[in-house]
Amino acid sequence: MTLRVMNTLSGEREPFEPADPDDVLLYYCGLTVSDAAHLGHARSWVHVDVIHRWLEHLGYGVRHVENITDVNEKIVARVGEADDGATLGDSELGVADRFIERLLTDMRSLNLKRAEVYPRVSEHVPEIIDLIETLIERGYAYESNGSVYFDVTEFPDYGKLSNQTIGDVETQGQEEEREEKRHPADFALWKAGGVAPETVAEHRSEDRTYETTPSGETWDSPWGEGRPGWHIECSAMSMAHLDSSIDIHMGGRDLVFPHHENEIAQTEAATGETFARYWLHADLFRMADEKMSSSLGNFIPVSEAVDRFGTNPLRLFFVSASYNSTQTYSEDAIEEALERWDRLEAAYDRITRSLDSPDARTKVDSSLGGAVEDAAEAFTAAMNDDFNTREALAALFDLVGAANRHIEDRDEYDYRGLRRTVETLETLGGGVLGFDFEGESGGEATIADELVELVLEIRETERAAGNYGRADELRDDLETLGVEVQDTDDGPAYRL
RNA sequence: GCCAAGGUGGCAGAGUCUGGCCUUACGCGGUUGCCUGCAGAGCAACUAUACGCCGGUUCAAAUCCGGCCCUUGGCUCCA
Repeated sequence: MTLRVMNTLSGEREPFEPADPDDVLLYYCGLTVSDAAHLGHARSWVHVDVIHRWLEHLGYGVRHVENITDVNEKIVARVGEADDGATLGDSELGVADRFIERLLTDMRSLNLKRAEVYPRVSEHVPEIIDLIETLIERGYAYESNGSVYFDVTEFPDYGKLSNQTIGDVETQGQEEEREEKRHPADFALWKAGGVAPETVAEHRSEDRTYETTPSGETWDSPWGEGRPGWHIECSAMSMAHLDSSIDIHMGGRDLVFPHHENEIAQTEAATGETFARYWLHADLFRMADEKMSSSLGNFIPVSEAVDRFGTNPLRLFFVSASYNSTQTYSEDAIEEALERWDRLEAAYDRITRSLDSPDARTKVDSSLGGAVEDAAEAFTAAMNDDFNTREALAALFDLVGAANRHIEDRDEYDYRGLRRTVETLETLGGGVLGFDFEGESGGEATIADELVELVLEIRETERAAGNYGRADELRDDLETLGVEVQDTDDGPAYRL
């Protein structure tokens, strides 16, 4: 069974075949660090993470690069902004540093596999300049007034990703650029001078106070002082850290045009090779009627959501819809994810406990082994079909149902079947979907655990003696302390 | 206006490429029962018989074809 992926370039699901069968080159268009990351970003990250994990599960090595855009007018706009008594940063890169720090914290809190490199634009200006020079030499770009533009009329494939023609694209970039450009659809590779004050002002907020005046970085170039254009960075960094031709290029659907279209033009014009063979786009995350977005200001920061809901339910929420369909935020949808996670986690705990039960036997005939195989097969089929995480998850729930039924119906448990159930949950649910079944309280037993167990022992004695009033008091007291007690066939269980 | 994605039961969300075995997908919610000293969890049953609208093709359509309506995204910074 082979993996098939939906390629934006062809508009079809295609068999996935990396150029090097051992190593997948994966580039993901990361964030512009002008604000805190929000749930829309988190959804994208989790899906890229699951894709990364699935490729590794299939046996591929994955070289995963994720850029950080730290040169941008919106970042400059926040220079000097008051932030908790201090300032957010007194330079463009200072502000960027501040947000990058938060970004990495957010990523860690979502249990994401780390990319190999998180390259920053500000550290790749020489590569960008080299690439622009190549484009000029090859006749695909021209200098005008100290800025450099890509000449779309020289690139016949322009529009192949977004299915447009040059005529469809009315204009790109700022109004005042138009007279510098030969064709209105031409786009900037390099912008002369510093940031324009009016674009900064546009992004400044009246709700915020600023302590210093903004300034953007500029770099020396063959065309004078200036700044790199928005699209060229990804081409340069993808080539620098991966190769001139890569397997997968990913990003949000809102990047298809113009960003990815322009990346293709720049890179393929410069190298003559196919830039990326598979373009995968994560669909957008919406708040009721419109997409969640930094610019619309309708977002929930990642850190807040992780605090409120926890990493596992949040990840479960995201994989409950496939990456290439839109997902809408609502309290009810989050509530459902919390409930589903509870079911999954409770089942995991129950199965793990049953393995230690004296009722677990090595020689018990049951259908559980078959259920494990069915689940693994269904999971694999779902993931191989363009990473259908919702169906993959359904396979795990089927398995959990089978295991619950088994424990429910039997006096003797199928030790091997249960063992394999746990392994499957850990491999597919943990390893691939990125759940952490051990939870925050996992690890060594603490003094708190020992004390809880001591109380539970006392409670068992009371129950055995028929002193239910006393037993219920103990349970209530523990509840007040935040310990949830459940009696099971295999003795009392608790969660902190 | 141009380009793209989508409209599925109370909610959420697969299935559409590769028509049928396509279904109570997996769940959430609701009702009832079993289990339990009680509670919780679990199990069982029931609940929704839905595929935007109108035509067409076919023995058979959520799935293919045509038309229409509506929503969303991109065309300006965006995951």
